[in-house]
Formats: sequence, C-alpha cells, structure tokens
Amino acid sequence: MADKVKLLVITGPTATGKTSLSVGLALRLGGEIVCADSMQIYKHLTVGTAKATPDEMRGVPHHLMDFLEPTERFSVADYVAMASKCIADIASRGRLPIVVGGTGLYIDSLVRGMRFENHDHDPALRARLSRELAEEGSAAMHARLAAVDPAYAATVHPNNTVRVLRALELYEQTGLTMTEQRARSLPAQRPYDDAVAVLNFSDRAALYRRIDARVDVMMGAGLLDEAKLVYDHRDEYRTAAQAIGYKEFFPYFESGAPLATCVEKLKQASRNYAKRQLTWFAGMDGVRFVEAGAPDTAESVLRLLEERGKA
RNA sequence: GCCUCUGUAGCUCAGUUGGUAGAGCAGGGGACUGAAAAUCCCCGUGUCGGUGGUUCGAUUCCGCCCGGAGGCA
Repeated sequence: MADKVKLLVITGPTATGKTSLSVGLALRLGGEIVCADSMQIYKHLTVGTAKATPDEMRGVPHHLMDFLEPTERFSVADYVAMASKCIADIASRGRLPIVVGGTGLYIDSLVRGMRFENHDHDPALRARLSRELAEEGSAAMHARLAAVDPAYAATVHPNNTVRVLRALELYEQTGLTMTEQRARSLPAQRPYDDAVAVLNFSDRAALYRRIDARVDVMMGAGLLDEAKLVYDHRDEYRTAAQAIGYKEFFPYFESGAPLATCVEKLKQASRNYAKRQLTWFAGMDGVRFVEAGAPDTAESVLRLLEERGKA
C-alpha cells in the first residue's frame, strides 16, 4: 500500500462540472490532469466534447487530451497503457495525477489495473466476422460463440452483436476465450492508492436541465461548424462520427432536416447518455458519489482523497 | 352558424365487427474486458374528453355537451 501511487479520479455524467472542479483541485494540490474521455483524446473535436479551453485549464497540464487525429483508431487497451505511463510520470515528478473524464470503461479498466492480451487490431478479421454476421444472422454467431465459450455466451444477449463479434474475434485471433481473458485480466490488488469521486446531481431533473443548457451554449460556441467537419469526414472519422453532438446534425447536412429538431435530438441523446454513465459508475466498486455544484463539492472530494482506500 | 374529421399512456398514434387496450418515443432499472459519447437487455392501468341512453356488459353503437383541426358554392 505504501509504495502505490496516490491517484485522484474525478468522474460522473456529462455536465456535472468535472472540468472546473478538477482544475481547481489541481491548482490546490499541485496536480496534473489525465483525461479519461474517449472523445476528448481526439483533435478537432473541441466544442462538442466539452474539452477544457486553454483559459479553463489555468495553466494546469492536461494529458491524453487533444493528441490523436480522428482518423486514428484507439482502444481501452491503448488507454490503460498510455494513462498508466502518464500517471507514473506525473507521480515521479512529485505531482498528483488527477484522472478526469466520463468514460466508464476507461476509468474502470485503469483503476482496476486491467491487463489486455497483446495483439494488434486485425481489420480483415473484423470485416470477415461482420460479413458472416450479415449472412448468417445474429443467432448463428451467438451459437458459434456458445460453442467455444458457453459461459460468456450465456451472459451476452444474441442481439448484442458488437460483443458477440468481439468475443469471436478475440478467440480467433489469440485462441483465448473471453472467459479466459477476463479471468487473467485482473491483478489481485488495485494498482493505485486511489480515490474515485463520482460527481452527480442527486436531482435527476436538475442534471437534465444542465445538459440541455449546455447544448445551447455549445451551439453558440460553434458546434455546428465542428459537426460539419465531422460530417464531411464521416467515413474516416470512424469514432467521432458516432459521438453525441455530431451525428445528430447529419440529417441537417444530408437532407435539410430542421436545425431545431437536431438540437432537440442532441439534448435527448445527451440525457440518455448521462443515465448510462450513471449506471456504470453506480456499479463500480470503491467509488463515492459527491453532490455536484454544491458549495462544498471540492471539500468533499478533498476529504475523500484523505480517506482513500477505506471506502 | 352549418358540415366533415378528431379527442386512447408524459408525447405521436394503433386498436377493440360491444367482453375495460397496445406500439414507438420519452421516463425508470440493468449489463458492459481492444468500436464504449458505442452496443445491448428488462419495465406499459391509462377516469380510452364529459354526460345521458341502448345493452347482461360501452372505450367501442346512439344523443347531447365540452375541447381541437379543416371546409362553407
């Protein structure tokens, strides 16, 4: 325990004030920020991803943000590898690493020290599996998975073709079943001396109001231009093209759908997303929910940091 | 004023040749191990506008009333 790196994690659904809180705490604690957001890693996606502006950063170094071209592929495995290195580096300089972002998979994997098999992405294999899915149907693919890994297949619904295909892909590529990969992926102990704060508005309606209001602010900040950029590159910007804040405007560019309708859809999608995020964080071990936007939000997080490990 | 259409779940609507009703969306809950802002699963009782009547029984048929949309040589 004593030699573990001390780590503060600030997460929570979208629009709960993670950015300003984290910068404030970084200044107080001598910290640096490590982004844990699957979209903020990309360049050119700025307004729509609510990336911290240079002003908002107030001189605090932000890592793993705005460093990848949207044409590049990125995965959780990449994230854990890069973030681990980044955290070690920050700590080695005597500063406090503060992981900030809303991507549950990234944070959960990082904090639990998840280990991934060493293999490269194989586009041909994935394409072949997709083709087979189109030809044989989801039930057949699920049956194939059940044949090699009945335990995992039992936990994945046949309609969830993304998971079914990934499990088949893993098996064909490495010979490992998902069940085996999962069994060997977790170390006995958490790698960090961590404190995880989940910011949230306990009043769900208040959260949704904040989200709606922030979409309006983004529109004023040039979201539409950014969406146009993503739309124009939608085939190369694989991940960005499915990000909330861009895809909702595609009907506008494509067929002149009313802008107001797209904005409503965007707000809707953001609210739905926030709920999914909450489900993820609620299911994580060793996290504490902290009321967002309260006078004592920062103090609560600091207290949590002091008490870390005992939650 | 007259005529036609219409009033069913928070919203948009379906439906019951009379046996008290169901989809999508919203909302709620959940899953998540290399696409994760993605992907997927579960959850539907509501004075069927009101009121009289016909009927064993009406949300369904009839009358009247109220609300909405359209039409009027």
